[in-house]
Amino acid sequence: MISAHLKKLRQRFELSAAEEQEIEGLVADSRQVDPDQTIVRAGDKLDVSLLLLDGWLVRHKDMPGGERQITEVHVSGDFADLHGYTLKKLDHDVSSLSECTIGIVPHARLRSLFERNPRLGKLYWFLTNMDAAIHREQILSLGRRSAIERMAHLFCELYVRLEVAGCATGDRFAFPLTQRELSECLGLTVVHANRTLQELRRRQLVEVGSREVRIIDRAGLEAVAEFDPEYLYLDKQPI
Amino acid sequence: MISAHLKKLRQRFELSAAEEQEIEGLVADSRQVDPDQTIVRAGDKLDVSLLLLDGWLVRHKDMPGGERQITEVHVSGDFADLHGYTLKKLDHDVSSLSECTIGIVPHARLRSLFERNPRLGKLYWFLTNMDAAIHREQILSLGRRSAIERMAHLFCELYVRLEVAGCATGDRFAFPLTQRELSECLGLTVVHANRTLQELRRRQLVEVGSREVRIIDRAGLEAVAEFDPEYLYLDKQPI
DNA sequence: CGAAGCATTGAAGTGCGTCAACAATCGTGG
DNA sequence: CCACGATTGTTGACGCACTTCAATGCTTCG
Repeated sequence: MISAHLKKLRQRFELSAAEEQEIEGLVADSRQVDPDQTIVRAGDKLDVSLLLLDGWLVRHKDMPGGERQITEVHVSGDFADLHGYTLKKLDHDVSSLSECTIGIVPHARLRSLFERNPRLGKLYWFLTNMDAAIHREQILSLGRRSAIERMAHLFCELYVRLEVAGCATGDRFAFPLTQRELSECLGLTVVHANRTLQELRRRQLVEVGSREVRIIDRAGLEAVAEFDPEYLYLDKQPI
Repeated sequence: MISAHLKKLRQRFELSAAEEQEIEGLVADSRQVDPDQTIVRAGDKLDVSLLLLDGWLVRHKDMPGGERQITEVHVSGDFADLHGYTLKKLDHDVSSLSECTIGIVPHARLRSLFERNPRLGKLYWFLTNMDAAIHREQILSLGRRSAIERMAHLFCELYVRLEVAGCATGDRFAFPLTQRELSECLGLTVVHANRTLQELRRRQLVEVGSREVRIIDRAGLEAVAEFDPEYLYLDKQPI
């Protein structure tokens, strides 16, 4: 079940068998979570982080008026709140989109692992910095890209990340987001997200059906999005 | 000259005199940089990070079409690319807005410091996670706030951050951004940034004059922005 | 003093939001 | 297996926040 996480790491780093075992040992416990549950609330004091073993989560910030902005979508293998290891409380909520399996990683275990193996410490620091890079791309999307470019970009990014985690088969991947949630990622209204989705379909770029996405024309989609995966740091890292 | 950085740290952590000296020892060299220089380019291989001792920098991402989105504004005391310590190359450029004094911090020194003092390692990890929190607030701004709310929010944030660094006097602070650069932070056109600025002035909230900002009505400004500094982690951290 | 950048203004256009209704799908219990 | 209410998706009409284009004055600084 931790394999998605290991795949994500192996994409970027050489790991010894011993290190992989250490990493597996981080998970003290695992939990099943129903869809649409808020798992961590902004401000909660934390002494564990959540490794998403299977399913979909989002981090989101809510406005007083009730509007919500999703700051990042998480897929199997992602640490949802590794930054909580240093921040000790979050500035956002974490909620489930689908049924999820979540690995509980006590901060004490992280600390002791990083003491024994500082290389892994730096590796996990890298992961939080990669999340920040994803944030920056999101800032670029929201600040400068049109609705259709943003949406195309999101599908491009998710496809790559899911592929790395071993969760995409051919040109398809499971996709539990409703159009409301999609609009909350993209800074749009539901109505406009719906129309934008139709436009992508009309252009024969993606099909977004019942809980599934099919990329029809990947090159075309990437062209619309001006997608460049550089910010995902997919190549082997020196460290 | 490193005092702004130490102020920023002392706001959040207790530092021993020995630790402060270690931190001062990080800076191998310092450089003066003219305004409007690109100091680091996306993709450059890095083995040093830049500690902004004095002045203003931005990180920005440029689109093929030439539009630019500023992802974060940096003031005295900020590490502009500490995340480069783990990423080894950036997904964005770093450019100067004003004349700057920049401390060069070799990654080798960071590594050796963190080996000797893992607490400081975690502290700097915290700083990069704080930057990510600022990114998330920016995502919320761009996704859900109107032009005037966004602009008000930016001024609120900068005021707090400058105060912490000891760079705000009373209700004023130096402000080298042109309206174009302001618009590039906020995901607006220059024209609309200009009109929004006028609206803030008309409402008697801020005055933005020749290279200086004066906060006229801080409470009013924070109300427009719905500003809550929680995401800046201003209180003392446990670690 | 002149050129180049920066700030400001007006008029017109548009991408996306808002409101409101309806259709399709889903989950649940009877 | 059907009935139902609730959630999700879709559509149309209309409005507005922000953009675009273009012109003009205002600084700043060689």
